[in-house]
Amino acid sequence: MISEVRRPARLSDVAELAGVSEATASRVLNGSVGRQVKESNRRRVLAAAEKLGYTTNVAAQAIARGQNRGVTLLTRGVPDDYANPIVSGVVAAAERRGQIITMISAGSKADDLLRAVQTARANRPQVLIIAGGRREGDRTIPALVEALQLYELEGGRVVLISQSGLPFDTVAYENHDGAADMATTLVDLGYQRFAVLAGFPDGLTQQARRDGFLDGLASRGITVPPDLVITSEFSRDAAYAMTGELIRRGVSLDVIFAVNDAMALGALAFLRDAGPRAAGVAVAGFDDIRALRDISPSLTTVHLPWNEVAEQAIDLALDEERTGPRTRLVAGHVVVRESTPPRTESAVNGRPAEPVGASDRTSNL
Amino acid sequence: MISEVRRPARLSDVAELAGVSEATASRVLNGSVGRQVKESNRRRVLAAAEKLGYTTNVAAQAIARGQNRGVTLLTRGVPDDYANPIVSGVVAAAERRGQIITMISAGSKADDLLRAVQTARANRPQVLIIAGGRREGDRTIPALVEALQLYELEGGRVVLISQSGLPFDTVAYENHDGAADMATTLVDLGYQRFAVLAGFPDGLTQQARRDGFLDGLASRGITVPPDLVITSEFSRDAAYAMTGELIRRGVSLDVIFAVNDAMALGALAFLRDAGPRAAGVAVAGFDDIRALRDISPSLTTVHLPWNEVAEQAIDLALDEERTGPRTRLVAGHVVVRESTPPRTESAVNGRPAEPVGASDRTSNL
DNA sequence: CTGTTAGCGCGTTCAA
DNA sequence: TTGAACGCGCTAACAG
Repeated sequence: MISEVRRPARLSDVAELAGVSEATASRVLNGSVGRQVKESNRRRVLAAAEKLGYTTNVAAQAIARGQNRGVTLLTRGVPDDYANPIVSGVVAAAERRGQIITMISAGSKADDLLRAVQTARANRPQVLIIAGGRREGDRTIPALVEALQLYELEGGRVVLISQSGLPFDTVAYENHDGAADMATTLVDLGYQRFAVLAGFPDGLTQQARRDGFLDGLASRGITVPPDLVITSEFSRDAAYAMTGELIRRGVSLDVIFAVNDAMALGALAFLRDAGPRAAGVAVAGFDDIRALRDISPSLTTVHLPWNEVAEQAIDLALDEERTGPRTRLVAGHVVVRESTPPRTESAVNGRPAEPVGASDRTSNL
Repeated sequence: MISEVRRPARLSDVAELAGVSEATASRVLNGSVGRQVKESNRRRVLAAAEKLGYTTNVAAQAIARGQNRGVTLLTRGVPDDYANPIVSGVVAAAERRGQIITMISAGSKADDLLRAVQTARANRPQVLIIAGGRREGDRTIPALVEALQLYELEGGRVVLISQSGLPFDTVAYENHDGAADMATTLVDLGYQRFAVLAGFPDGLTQQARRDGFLDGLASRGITVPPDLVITSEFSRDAAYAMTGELIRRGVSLDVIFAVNDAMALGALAFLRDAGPRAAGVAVAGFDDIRALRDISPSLTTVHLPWNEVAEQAIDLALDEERTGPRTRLVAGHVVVRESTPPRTESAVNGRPAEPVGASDRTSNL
């Protein structure tokens, strides 16, 4: 079935068939600026290319030009069960501008990111967008920064999406303040006894959200016992397990704040499965990911405008006249839904008040 | 802030600094087979590369070798709110084998796929995996097949994930039979009056599932009125709207079968929002995507082993000794959960029986 | 084990 | 408006 392997059509094949020089063929097929090719030749070249099934060899192009066009998006970790709003946002935003983006998914181990950056750099893309937070004390950060700086020195452009602090264009969002707002909002709703599912202790994003939440509570004179600020992997399943432990320990609790929605979902799932003995515990999250909009009870969370985050990133990436590292800070806001019903004085220690209803569901994003 | 643009370090720079020839440097840095380089030289080259921040220029490599290593995954449409199990599966499977895969997301318009294939082909990857179904009567299919055949002629490898029928390696799953099983399962549970949210009429996957379901019902002597086989976009929101129309029309209904889980979710959401007037309508889906495992009621659906689908695809992709197009058929199976409680005779026309409980939730994938 | 040589396919001068 | 010639960074074949 497999016939002889044939060589892909080259530019010279096209040129020959069209009866023009390679240079001319190049001008019509991949010409950068104003076409200075006679119309008749132009057509002959196009026809020849079509006939031969010619496709530009971007590798050769890249090598001749010294750089690849295009933007590469680097993600951390294998895509999980819930769509990564950053990834989908960036892809969509790029598509809106006629850009096709290439994605590379780095593993989640410490030096995987560094390796992925090398892989990406090997492709010499114009822009490298890196999505995802980093960890405190990550030994590979210096090497990473060095590699990226080298890359910029070589004419590449780096855009980071997550928290700021590195000397590159960055789109950051308000992790600390969003979480603080969530804290005061919950206090205003009548909650008094808190637990925090804090994710990994060294994740900068999680840290900021955890600290923001605790700071917000502190501003209302509330402190959370250290043993109720719980460390774990930041996944739905880990949160499910951690919530289980909390309940089994018999901790007296009004509400659990999880540093992201996936974890909040895990908490919610455990509470539901646990039935009566866990009744009356509310849950709040962070991110407002779309996949969770049909969860019942609907999730109180900090909404982040992912589309705007993505737009800003592409903006930074495609902006030609850059003079130095810029940071764009994107704000979030608390959205109160059913998972944290208002808690009246009388309801303390008892069941939660009635759900507030799904009225705000459409405001979700 | 931006200093002079510097040229990336080349192999020759490394060679010079190490005091060896380019060939030797090449052998230690990118050498394919058994290293035949003296240890001392080897170390010097490595040190020089490190010092210069050298990264292989894959473009140059590709051009010198005539082909790029690596596999490219082509997806249809911008990633949506629910993680695409094919994409995450393939990425994870590739990672397990130490392969980094490059993703390109094609737009959802008719000729976007063709354009994306050209883009991918321009990169001359070894393997091209294309995920996603095609449409009946798609005018671009012949051109697509031609482009892909050319690509294979040129030494590339194509793997399709979805339904079979095209002359390339394919991983397909049992859309028709899975849906038929679902139909008979629902009949056995006591359901009698059906509606089908069928997605686009020209989507081959949706077609197969719709027809499979109707065939399954027919085998039990049940037919569905044509106006209850509903055509729409295959999204959660479209399904939400279509379900609304169904209910407003006052159709008498036991159960809605949606050709995928996202649509089933939309149906479920409408029924929940509609309250009492829609009580007693059950819902079943197809795909068993993980993101929905915490939905309540849990969703009866046709489970597809996505990890196996992905593994098979990577298998086909990486298998050297191929002689001709092969098809791997992956089976699914019905998983009954809470969204379709058993319906006793007496319950017909009334409320559904009690949910069966969450006992099978852990069996989800 | 190592260096020399000759391309790979394309963009881009520079003349014509 | 066109073509000839050169070079991009790297690998492969061959000779040493």
